[in-house]
Amino acid sequence: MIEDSQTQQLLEGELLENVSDFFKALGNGTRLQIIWCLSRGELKSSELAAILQMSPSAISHQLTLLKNLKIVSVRREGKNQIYALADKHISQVLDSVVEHYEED
Amino acid sequence: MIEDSQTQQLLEGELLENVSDFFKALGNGTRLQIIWCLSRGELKSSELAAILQMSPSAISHQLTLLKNLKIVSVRREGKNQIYALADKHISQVLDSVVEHYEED
DNA sequence: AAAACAATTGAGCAATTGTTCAAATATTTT
DNA sequence: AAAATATTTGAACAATTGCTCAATTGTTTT
Repeated sequence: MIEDSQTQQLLEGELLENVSDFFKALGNGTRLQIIWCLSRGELKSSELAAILQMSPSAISHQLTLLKNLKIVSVRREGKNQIYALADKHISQVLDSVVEHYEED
Repeated sequence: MIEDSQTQQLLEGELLENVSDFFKALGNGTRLQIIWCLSRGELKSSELAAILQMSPSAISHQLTLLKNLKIVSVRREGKNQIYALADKHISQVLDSVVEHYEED
């Protein structure tokens, strides 16, 4: 099977999509703050809304998006939905970028 | 000066903006491919257009954006503009995310 | 200095995104 | 079982994004 010459130097198909979705998730102030907060421990949906001072609905929409990308996981505890980062790699990457820009 | 209680758990001001701009830059297929290519070595604007199979104009717009964010640097060589990653931290972060999703 | 080549610029436009608002669902409390 | 609490859902809409197209700028070649 012959591949065109570009193919080897580009990110392909599913890998491209996974990687760009990952960065897209972190490339928005609201979602970045959500992930930043969750990297310090799990939180209820309402706690995130309070910390970010945004409506529960806005936060919930973003959490749904992050859940679909498997960046966060949820579990229910009574009336509350408790969110956590799905995987420690996420906060490693975030920390390394934050540190890079923190140089003061 | 009294800070409100949220402040410590959130990313603030310029740091928030720098970090989310960084991730935003990588959170788009075209820019991600550009950065991926440049992580393997510097390239002319026209070479990037050829590799990505996109118009020189589209590529140039994205390069300008990346240049403004100081993610790439440019130098002129005759008729050509030669682009490179501004800093090796960028490809370190990208590589670590690509590796994470490459598990096959 | 005219033509050719490499790349950028800005306006315009369709697609995508991020929020709000009202309504719905799920769980617990009374 | 009704009310209260926690959260989600979907439609709507403004704002932002990413591209195209035509025109422009900068550099080299003839």
